[in-house]
Amino acid sequence: MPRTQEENERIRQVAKENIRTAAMEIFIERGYHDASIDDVVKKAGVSKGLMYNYYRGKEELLEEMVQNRIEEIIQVMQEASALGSPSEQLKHIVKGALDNVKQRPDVYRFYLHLQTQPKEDKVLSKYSQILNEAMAKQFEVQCGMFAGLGTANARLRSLYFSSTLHGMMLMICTYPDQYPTEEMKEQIIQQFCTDR
Amino acid sequence: MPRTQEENERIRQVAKENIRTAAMEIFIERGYHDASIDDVVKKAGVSKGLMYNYYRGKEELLEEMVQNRIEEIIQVMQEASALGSPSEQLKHIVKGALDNVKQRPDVYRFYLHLQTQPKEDKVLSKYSQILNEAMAKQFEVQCGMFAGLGTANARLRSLYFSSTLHGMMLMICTYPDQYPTEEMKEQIIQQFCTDR
Amino acid sequence: MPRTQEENERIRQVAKENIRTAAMEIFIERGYHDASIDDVVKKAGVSKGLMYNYYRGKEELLEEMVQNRIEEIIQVMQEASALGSPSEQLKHIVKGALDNVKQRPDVYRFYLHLQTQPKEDKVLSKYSQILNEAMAKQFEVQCGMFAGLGTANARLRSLYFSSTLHGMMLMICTYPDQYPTEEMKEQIIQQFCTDR
Amino acid sequence: MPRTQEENERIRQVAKENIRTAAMEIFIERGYHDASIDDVVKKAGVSKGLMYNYYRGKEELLEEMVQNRIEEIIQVMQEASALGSPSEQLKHIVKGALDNVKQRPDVYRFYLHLQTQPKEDKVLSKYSQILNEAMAKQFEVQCGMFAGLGTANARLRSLYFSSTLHGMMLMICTYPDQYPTEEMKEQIIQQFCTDR
DNA sequence: AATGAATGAGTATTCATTCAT
DNA sequence: AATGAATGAATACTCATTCAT
Repeated sequence: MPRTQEENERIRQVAKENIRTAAMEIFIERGYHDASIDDVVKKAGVSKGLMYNYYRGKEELLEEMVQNRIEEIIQVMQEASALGSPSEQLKHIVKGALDNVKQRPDVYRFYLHLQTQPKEDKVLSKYSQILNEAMAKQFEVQCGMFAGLGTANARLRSLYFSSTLHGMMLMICTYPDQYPTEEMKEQIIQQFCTDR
Repeated sequence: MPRTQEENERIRQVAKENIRTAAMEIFIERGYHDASIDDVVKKAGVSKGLMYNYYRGKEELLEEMVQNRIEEIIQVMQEASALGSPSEQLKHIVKGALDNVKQRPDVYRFYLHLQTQPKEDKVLSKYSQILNEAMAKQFEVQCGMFAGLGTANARLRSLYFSSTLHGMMLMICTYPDQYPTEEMKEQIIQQFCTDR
Repeated sequence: MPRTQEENERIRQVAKENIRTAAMEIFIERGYHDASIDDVVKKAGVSKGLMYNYYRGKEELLEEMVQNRIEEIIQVMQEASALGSPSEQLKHIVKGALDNVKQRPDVYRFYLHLQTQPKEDKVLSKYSQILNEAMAKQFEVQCGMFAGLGTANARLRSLYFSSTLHGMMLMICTYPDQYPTEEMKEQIIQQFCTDR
Repeated sequence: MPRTQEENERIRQVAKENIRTAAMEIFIERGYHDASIDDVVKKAGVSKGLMYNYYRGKEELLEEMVQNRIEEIIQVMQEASALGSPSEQLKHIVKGALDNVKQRPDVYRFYLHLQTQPKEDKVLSKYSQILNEAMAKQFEVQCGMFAGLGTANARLRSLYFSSTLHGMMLMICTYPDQYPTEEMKEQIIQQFCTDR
């Protein structure tokens, strides 16, 4: 007697999730190119065949990770947007970004590595582009927040803010143990997230 | 007729330089992993055998590039140090960094990509470490400049400055055509490179 | 209420037939090696498991096709044998063969492809042999027809006839749209299927 | 000291020829799809890498075989064309074709197998087409010979001849030990290659 | 000093078949 | 009788490196 449809669906979801998680860990540890499918399926505890039942290939695993990342970014922005004042919104962005990097510097490192892929890379540059576009979209929202703050040149200010924030993220993931994240967080908040 | 000694040495140096230049171009275009030795020697116009006479392998070519980069960094810092006032020194660092990225975003991108290599990467993480150490050393010098500027907490201030500067570099190389480098340069200079 | 015995058997037969038909279509379209079990069961609208309930594997599906083909050949020969005169019998063979190829050139092509399988092929050469043996058996019957026609060297004549006929079949399936089947049919009939 | 250019060229040619020969033997034995590159290079006694230095892949090896075959066909036709009378020309075609198949039935079998590839096959149908086109071209020349013979409807006659000839080739390669090639050769010559 | 022919370990992907439910 | 999730052996191809000349 066959399994019910729901049963199968459940099994499928569990297996997919399992594989995706394993892939993320391996990718983050070794990098996309160095990660072998063998490593991934061994870590997931499944056969190679199963992996290919669920994902069209190595690239699709990466695609899932990128989608995940974009959703994370969007979520932080939506949480921020839901807050009352522009200054609260910007503070949320700062905290969301810095805490995230602080907690999993290797994850942020992975995506930054992806973003800095050589433009000519056949496979990866596509995903670095997707990420950059997602970030550009969020940037527009952020500009609105600065406008709401009453900043004269909101766009430039927003850009200066982003530069500072991303610089901090870069440095946290580069020196995760030495960088004084909290102090820096205070500084950036004081500089950018206060109304007059 | 002799003088072969010097003559040979000269030929060697020219050939090495030639190969290194070709390797740099290929690496920057395609990235280290995607760049093939075949491409490098074809671009350099030499045989594979000759390349292996001069360099122990692909990795050593990368090592040369990293050394080059470190020297560039050191040079900017030395030029800065030679200037009269701390504010002039910091301005020089800003200009050196931003102009360099603006001019060759792909080159900076390459080194940032290298720096964000997964920690477990057998080959490359070594070089990301070397780069990071060199930058840490330069950071100490920079702290001295902020101290000279009379900043209260020079170390923190220097870190905040570096965060902002590296964030700008990251954004220039990500959006080379849209980022308003000059405006941002003014802002960072105004914020950090002026005595009271 | 019972009768399950016959009912079940009927269901089995329908399902088997369904799978076999789907397999034939896929095999003929893509060739045996290129046809995947996945394609077959998808076309048949059943699960992989069911297919393996009915057939031991891919190879058995092919075996069924070969059996089918042999029965087709036998049938044409039996129809021919039932006719009154040897000349009518041979005409029937000609028409049966050429019309069959003309109608489904891809089917004939498939079997010819199978017949020309490399001898060392582990799986398929077995079936090419089976087909050849069946055809050899029919050849004997055909020799009797030529004998009945009063041909001096019936065996050689029969062989010459077969060569011509199979050559035509080959050419029809190679150039299905250009080959003038009817004209050729007339010629071969005139040459071989007329008593003095 | 490097080898001279000619020396290298010689080495290359020998290696290529060696690999091509091995590939032909393996392909003919096992068929294209079943032949593994491992088998080919093992038979040739070279490394896989070398094989890929000389040929872009498995498919290119097949391409060479097809080219070879076409040249063989062209050569027989040219030899025939050089002869004095149309009847001599046609006799030459008959002998060239039948002797060739008789001598290496497996080789002819391989090409016939290739020609009968399913039309949808991604890789092979291309080559079956190339072969068919080459043969169609030769057919035109052959029509001219029949015209020279004074045949009324040269084109149809030529087609009937080709059908018979190819049928014989098919049967020789199917029953290489039983088919009375010489007797059949006489018959086809008598039927088609004699002026009145 | 210089060449390029030769190597072979490493890897993503396919697909017939099995088996728990 | 029926399902489809799971398996893993098989295979084409890449590329840094070696070495005979």
